[in-house]
Amino acid sequence: MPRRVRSDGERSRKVIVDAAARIATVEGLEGLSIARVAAATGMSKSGVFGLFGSKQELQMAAIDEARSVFVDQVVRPALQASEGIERLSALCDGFLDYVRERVFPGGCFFASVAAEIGPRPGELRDRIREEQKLWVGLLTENAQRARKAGQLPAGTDPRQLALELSAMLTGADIAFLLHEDPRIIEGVRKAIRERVGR
Amino acid sequence: MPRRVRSDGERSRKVIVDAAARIATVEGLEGLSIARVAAATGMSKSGVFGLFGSKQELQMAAIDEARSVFVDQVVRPALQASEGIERLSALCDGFLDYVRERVFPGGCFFASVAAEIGPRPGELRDRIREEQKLWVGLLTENAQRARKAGQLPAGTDPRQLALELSAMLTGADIAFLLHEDPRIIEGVRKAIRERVGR
DNA sequence: CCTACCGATCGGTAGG
DNA sequence: CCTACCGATCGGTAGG
Repeated sequence: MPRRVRSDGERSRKVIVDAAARIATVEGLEGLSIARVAAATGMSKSGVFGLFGSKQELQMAAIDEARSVFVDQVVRPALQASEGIERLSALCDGFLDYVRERVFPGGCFFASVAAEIGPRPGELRDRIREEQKLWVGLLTENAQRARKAGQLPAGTDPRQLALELSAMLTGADIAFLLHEDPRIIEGVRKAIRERVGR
Repeated sequence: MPRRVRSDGERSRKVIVDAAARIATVEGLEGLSIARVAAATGMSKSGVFGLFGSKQELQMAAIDEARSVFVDQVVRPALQASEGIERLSALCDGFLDYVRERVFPGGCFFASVAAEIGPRPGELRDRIREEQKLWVGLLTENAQRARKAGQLPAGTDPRQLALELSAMLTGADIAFLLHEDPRIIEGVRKAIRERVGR
């Protein structure tokens, strides 16, 4: 039985990026040290290092992994709902569930990392900016369709609504982690439900 | 002319905690290293260490300083407005100004530190929790008075409103720092103005 | 307040 | 993928 090319390396890589994304939500992207990831996965430091080539590449790989988890947990399920107000609601509810269920131990990966890296220019920040824009763009797009379909209160600005929802969701994540109180999640869920008028 | 007791130490302490609070908003409370504070203030590492006795004491002193700045910049000015809806608005506007004007280089000290330390149990988190509760309590109190005075839409729950406002303000801070776009601050300001109905 | 130092941990390299 | 190591930086200590 022939050994498949790069099979072991790919398996190790998957284990590592999974651990890295989880660690980053608690310790931050800066605290995502190669040694910590090595300890969490039972590999040697240089084994981890060798698979990525630099700390920054490991950080970028953790972002890739987190994006994939976010799409699976929040975006894809909402695509079942029809475009417009229903999908907009499903995206917000999905986000709140993903935070509350602790898909990552430190809450939303992107909220956590945005707060850390926001004031620090560099390639990591540029990357997080782009991910955040995609998310707000998805909310905006569905708010626009909802407005055109007459599903929102008259005079609602879709971009403004998306900004508001995005800010409230990020704020909910941070407050929930700090206080460990699910009533914060449910309170924000209720606020959003009333805001989008359903 | 007699040398005043502890005068020099007090002056050094003030310079250090000021630098420490600023550094923490960019590098985090964990990244608030004694060496970094020493470099920023021109002191030796052990000089800084000696004045506080441990890294955690330095972190706690930075929190004290940030609290004092927050009260001066956000809370005290709002006390000029009368209790209820006016003060509630003034607190939110003051918060957004304090973020936008970069009183701290990394935005709101408490938002930044809450996001970092939220998932890490310990004395620092307990302290940040208490500060956050005081802030939400201040918002709640004014929302309650506003409701009793009939200044809010019927059926508004004051605690719910305070939670919403607090989440939106934290979210605005983080998004503003990430994108460096003041339209985010102004968009959230507008959303809040409409939410409190004035 | 300083210099000089400690052991631990960091990112990264050498060599296999 | 590993062991063994490098220089830099960390929190903290000794001694003054």
